[in-house]
Amino acid sequence: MTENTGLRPGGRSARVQQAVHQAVKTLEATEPRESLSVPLIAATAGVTPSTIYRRWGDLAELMADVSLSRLRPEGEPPDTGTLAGDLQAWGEQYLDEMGSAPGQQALNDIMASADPSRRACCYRYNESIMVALVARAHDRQESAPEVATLMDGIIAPMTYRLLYDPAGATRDRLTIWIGATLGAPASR
Amino acid sequence: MTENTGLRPGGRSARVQQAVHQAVKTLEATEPRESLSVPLIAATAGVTPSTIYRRWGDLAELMADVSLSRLRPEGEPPDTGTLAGDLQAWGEQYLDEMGSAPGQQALNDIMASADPSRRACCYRYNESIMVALVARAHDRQESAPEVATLMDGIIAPMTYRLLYDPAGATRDRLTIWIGATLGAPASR
DNA sequence: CCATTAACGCAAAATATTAGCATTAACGGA
DNA sequence: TCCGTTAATGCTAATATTTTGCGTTAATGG
Repeated sequence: MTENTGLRPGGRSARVQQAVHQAVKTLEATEPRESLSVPLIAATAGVTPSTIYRRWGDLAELMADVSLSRLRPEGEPPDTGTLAGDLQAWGEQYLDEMGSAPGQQALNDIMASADPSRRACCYRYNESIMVALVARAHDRQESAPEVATLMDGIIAPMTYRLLYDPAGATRDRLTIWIGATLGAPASR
Repeated sequence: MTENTGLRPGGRSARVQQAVHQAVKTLEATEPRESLSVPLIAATAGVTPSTIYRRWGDLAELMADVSLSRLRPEGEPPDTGTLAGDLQAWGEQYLDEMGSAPGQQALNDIMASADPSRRACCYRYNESIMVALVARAHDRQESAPEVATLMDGIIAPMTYRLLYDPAGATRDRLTIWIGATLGAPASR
């Protein structure tokens, strides 16, 4: 499901959406990125360009939509027995994914969207993970900081490094961020 | 100075650059943003569109270049006598600037650039401020964390909120970030 | 002052985008 | 199931944009 919430969920719209997303993924794998264009994607998907323009607006929005759908968290993050461990395990996998070339490209596409709500969506994906991990910690009777504290102390520097200074987005730093955030959970 | 480093610094190039930047600023103030186009900017600046395409590539890159030039730090941040005070004072002004409509637009433009080096440039602007504030603290014999710690503990959540959750980019939170970062400066 | 060449202007060609109107098919109720 | 309504698409023509080739200008370095 994309962010396009006001459309008919029925057969045809869904098929077009699926075909267009698939076309983008196929072309990304076979063509140099700068050669991707709306008319080319439309031809590959078997739809007319005007359909894409009407539904997505322009190429940047379409690319952001596709990238966001790839970013969406799939399953539950692994349970390691402690909050610190869960954060480290999930974070390492996230760093790997987003530090890779396709991951960086996806981040790029999402940030290039003119629509701030798409970035907010990205925020909420990460937030929902933190909510899940905190709930798990509470189930174990483990004390845990507020979700906002985790966002500022861990998600923020991680994302910031990935976007602005990818070389600085390392596992060692992740460990430091987790330690500092869980060690001083007194923020309010 | 733009990121275009390989060009002749002499009269004509500089004049074109100045005229184009000025045209963008003028149009931003008078026209709805979605009506800005390369041909329009070119006409306003009195140059041909191909000149803009050749020098900047496309509209997104041009806008990012103009926005980045506005973001560049101008003077020294105010000296309040303590590192915490300096961080708070500078941060509040930064939050005001980037939280405003033009500031959000500028951030948007910079992030929309396909060129990661422009984002890295944005990173270095903030870093240079932190370097200056830490040096000042040392001059006062005040202890201060590493610059990287300030980047992760203060700049990162501030920027993250501004980009993903502007409503959460508040002065109160800034105070919390500064307290947590200076209170536990033990990260390495 | 001259030679070299980066940057620009101009105009034609190629592409991409928008807009109007006809058609299809999803949805909801009888 | 069938029918009316309307969102979504297809098609085509009209616009707008971006690219390209080539001649010209002017900055740079002797």
